Amino acid sequence: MDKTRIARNATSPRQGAQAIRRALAVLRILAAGREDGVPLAEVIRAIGLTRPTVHRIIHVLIEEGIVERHERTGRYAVGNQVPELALARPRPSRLLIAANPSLQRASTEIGDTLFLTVRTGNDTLCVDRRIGIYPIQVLSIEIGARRPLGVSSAGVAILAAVPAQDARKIVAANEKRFEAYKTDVATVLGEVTAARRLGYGLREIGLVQGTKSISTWIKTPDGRPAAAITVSAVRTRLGPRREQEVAEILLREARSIEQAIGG
Amino acid sequence: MDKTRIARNATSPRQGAQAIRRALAVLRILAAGREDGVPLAEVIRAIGLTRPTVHRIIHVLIEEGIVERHERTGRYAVGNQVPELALARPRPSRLLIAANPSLQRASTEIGDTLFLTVRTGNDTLCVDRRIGIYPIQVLSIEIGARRPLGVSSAGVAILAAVPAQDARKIVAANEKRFEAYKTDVATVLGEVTAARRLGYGLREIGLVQGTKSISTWIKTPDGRPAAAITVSAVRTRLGPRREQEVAEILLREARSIEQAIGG
DNA sequence: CTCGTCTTGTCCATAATATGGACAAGAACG
DNA sequence: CGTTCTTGTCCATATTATGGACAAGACGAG
Repeated sequence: MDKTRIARNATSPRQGAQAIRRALAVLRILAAGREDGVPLAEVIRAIGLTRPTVHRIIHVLIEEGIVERHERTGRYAVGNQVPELALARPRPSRLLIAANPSLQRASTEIGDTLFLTVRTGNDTLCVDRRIGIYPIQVLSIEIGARRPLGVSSAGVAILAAVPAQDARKIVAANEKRFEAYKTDVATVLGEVTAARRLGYGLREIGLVQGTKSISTWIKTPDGRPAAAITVSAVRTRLGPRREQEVAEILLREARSIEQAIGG
Repeated sequence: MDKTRIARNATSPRQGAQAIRRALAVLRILAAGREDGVPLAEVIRAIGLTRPTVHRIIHVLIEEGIVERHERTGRYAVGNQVPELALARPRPSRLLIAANPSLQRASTEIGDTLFLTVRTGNDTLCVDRRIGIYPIQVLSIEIGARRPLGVSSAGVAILAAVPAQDARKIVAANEKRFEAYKTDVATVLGEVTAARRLGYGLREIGLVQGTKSISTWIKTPDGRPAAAITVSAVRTRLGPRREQEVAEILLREARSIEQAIGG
């Protein structure tokens, strides 16, 4: 019985909740600041709203216990009521359970640091990490680390698995945030295209000096990429030959995880 | 109709974010439903708003990934983006770390099931559980269980440690929700008064048939109760003599935890 | 010290938003 | 095939959230 319907799928069509959406956008920005949080000015920059609006939203969230302010620094961070609400869900998540054996296998096989990263909105979020046996490990990325889709090899891999048009939209939406990571729309789109051709995501110049990362994407049964597995190592550990080996292991385990969440 | 003269210091005074507050209130109600979630009608009942408003809020939260709808049942539950946001915080929390040795000690000493419960708004939330060695254990309450302050012995204990006036306000605010737990304002206030006299919270008739619970409160350095430790056991295991013993252990450990979070 | 340049916080007229009464439609039951 | 549940939608309008302008505090330089 639907007649003339305005595009329901493109962007969020539901009216009458601007404030709620804005509050959540603020919260996601604060989440990217992890424990240390984010100063107000930076939130304003990232979200593109006016100072009074952002200020009011944050302070209401503080009153509600959703946001905390650090006494020392004045920065705003995710409050302790958020994990309290999270307790309503079963832990660990299905993905974590499904990925566990694969991460175990790949970690012992490869020996370098492994990450499991999910897509959440326009961000990547590291949800699991395995440290390998090789004495030099890249540990810069911790569980909970959140970055704009596109700046990490995991983000590039996930974008490569998204329909090209959607990928472009996501990258465009993250444009403002790329500056902080010293990249830009064109670079990211180039990397995404390369990853699509290669079959896996690659970052020759990692977020940390002298490291290199390889990521493969994991799709849900409906064909949308939900996550990525990544190996990070010092660059010399990942020459062309070993890159090939590692990529094959990651591809194998990505398929294995897809099986586990699909069946 | 300008009767906006509500106490400015007691409850949240900040204006201009009604929708955000409402959305969070909805989310807390959904959190009480844990994995199974809550039907829309029940949310409406619990929150006292109109159907269109609640409906709109929930569906916006779904679009944002904060709420999920279960395909089968049609119930609404906390979505997977909530734990994702929670990853921004250090885990486990300071309280959990501080309480750990006490729970360990008390658990081996007592042998019955132990709970650590925090206050969050007008709710109690179970955040840790230890199973004892005695063969019959009360396992009905799981980590993440959320109930109105006042219906569990932990809630009674926390209310007993709050200034009487505040306790009355909280209980009044929870009035509508008490029905579902077969209690009422008068009963709860009576139990709170009794707990204040005794020095610990007590529930002769537990939420589960034939069980009994004892709870002691834990205050933060600024004197406000933040949590409670509870022992639950089949009633026959907690006669007057043993009640005394158990209460003493719980009181001792409550003080110990207060030390740990205070220093 | 005074100015400049950061930052965060507040006021309030008003435009825009969120509200809820009324209605619709589907499901389960007898 | 009505009754009574449930969830979902519309839209005029009054309540709400908005943001321009201003304030105030912190810090450093001259």
